[in-house]
Amino acid sequence: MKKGKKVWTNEEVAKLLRAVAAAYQIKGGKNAKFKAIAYDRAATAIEHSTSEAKDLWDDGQLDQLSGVGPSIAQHLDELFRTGRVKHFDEVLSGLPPAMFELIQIKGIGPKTAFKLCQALGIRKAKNALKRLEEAARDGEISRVVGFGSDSEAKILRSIKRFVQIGQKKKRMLLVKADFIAQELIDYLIQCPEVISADPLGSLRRRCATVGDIDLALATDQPQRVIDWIKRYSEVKEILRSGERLISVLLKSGHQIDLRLHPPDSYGSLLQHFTGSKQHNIHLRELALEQGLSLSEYGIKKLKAKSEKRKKFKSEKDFYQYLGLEWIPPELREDRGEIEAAMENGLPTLVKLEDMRGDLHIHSSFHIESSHDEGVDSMETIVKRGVELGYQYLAFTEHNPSRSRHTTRETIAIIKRKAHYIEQKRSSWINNLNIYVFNGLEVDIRPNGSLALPEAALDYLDFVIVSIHSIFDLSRREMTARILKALSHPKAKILAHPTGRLLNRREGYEVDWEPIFEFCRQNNKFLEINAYPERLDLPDVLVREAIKRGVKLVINTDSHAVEQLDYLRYGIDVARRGWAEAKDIVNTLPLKEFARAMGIEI
DNA sequence: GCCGTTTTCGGCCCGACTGTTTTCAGTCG
Repeated sequence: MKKGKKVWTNEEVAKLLRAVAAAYQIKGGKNAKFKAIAYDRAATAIEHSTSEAKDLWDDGQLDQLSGVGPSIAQHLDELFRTGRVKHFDEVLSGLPPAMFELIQIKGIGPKTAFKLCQALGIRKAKNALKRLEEAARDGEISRVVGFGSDSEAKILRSIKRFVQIGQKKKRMLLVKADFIAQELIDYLIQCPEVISADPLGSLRRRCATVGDIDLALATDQPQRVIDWIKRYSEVKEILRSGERLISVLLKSGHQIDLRLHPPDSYGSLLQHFTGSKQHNIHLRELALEQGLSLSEYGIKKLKAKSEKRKKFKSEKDFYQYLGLEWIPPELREDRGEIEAAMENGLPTLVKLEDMRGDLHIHSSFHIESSHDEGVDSMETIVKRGVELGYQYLAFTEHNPSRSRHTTRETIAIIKRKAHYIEQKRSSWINNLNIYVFNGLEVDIRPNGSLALPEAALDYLDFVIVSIHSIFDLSRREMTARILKALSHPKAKILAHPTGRLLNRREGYEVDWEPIFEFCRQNNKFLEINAYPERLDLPDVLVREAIKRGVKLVINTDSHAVEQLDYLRYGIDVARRGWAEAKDIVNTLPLKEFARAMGIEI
């Protein structure tokens, strides 16, 4: 195999920075504690970054990451250039490399890891976890000073879990987290002592993927609620259980943390554990300047003699007390929302009720396409669209397979579909008050041309263009490919623009700047694909697009009628990207929408 | 080591839970 330069993923860079942080904690020294915090924060920033740190470095943008300052940036520069960092080597020297493997285990921090490595004689990184596991099995850990049989058992469980998750290593899709949380909430609210139950954390912020599920419960009888939770039939193991907190592992392998508070301070609880961590840290720093100290129980005045805390039933009151507008959970990522809230400058986020139609739907109309056809008839889908309150929708099956049809056959198929819709359209309008557009989702070929004959395009109101194969073009080629496709007069929408599949595939490489610019100038729209595995455009790019005046559409890409309900996941993404109704074209009433699309109806 | 709506110096979020050395350090979120 050719020996190439090592590619540093964000995950690897973060792991290295965490090792340095851990080393500072063990070695101590001047400011070591705060250096450790700084390195930890930098690691988190890089883990959470939507761009690869290496790419940012390539573009000289490393300092854009909040938490990466001049010193760490310089070290990373050395890392990416030479493959190692002299300063890091010095900090890490003298410590057993194995400990940096062990700190990945939940419950084992730097001090514990160091102590274990020393006592058990584990040094090398390789097989460190395996050796720790063996030591635990043999009862060696319980004989180490400071450890007992309980911690030994706990370490064993944590390792087991780490290995299990490590194999999957995936955060669950938002839709799945919704399902698990809802089932549990349905069970919890049957408990007479539960006053309310709400999601927290990334689930409440509606992130595309969710790690652990956190729930908040309002109750005056925490012990009885804890007992109720322990009796939930899906619980496999109680991981920990206190007066206000219980963590359980479900049979499905998912961890749920439940936090209990009395109703009079429930607002503080919701706020505190909705996060994000960065949002809360920023908020606390802000509060500190006002002489206030925030916690999950409320707000304390630092100078006041009394220990009394101001409690908050609702989040609104909490934010108001700090002089801020209430910030929707989707925005709480410390991306400027706190500053905006100070000036009453938060956006009025788009809502599900604002939506007037869905433009990316695959029916079962037999079109002999190269990709999946839908399973439900146009009739069924139209009826559901009416139930959802839509004024319009569009059928956009995939283009007929090019390899299996001649040009003439392809045109015939498209003509057949056009005639079918034409024939039905007036009855749908008159009887159901819904307008049906005749669209198509057309593959963009590698050279940027559309995989549909020009003559067939004439029969369509508009087409959605998208990339379904040949993902590995260079950034420049891919950008040119997309721009060329969008430049066709019938191409109005770029579907699932990055091509990512959550947990399965990264998006392809594209330069967004020219695409944003082209869309803005030529009335082309980027799709927020609401299909739970896509959620594409991603929230960060939604924000960038909007800033540049690009209009978006939110579509489900449904292949079955029940998937029309997935539109809410597209709304989640749009809201996380600060989108208002005016930014989303399919919030427009029918006539204005048609005008925006350049379609005569 | 990072960062700035009174700061380029002087701070750095706050509290619960766990296990053990039983009075608190370590870890987590």
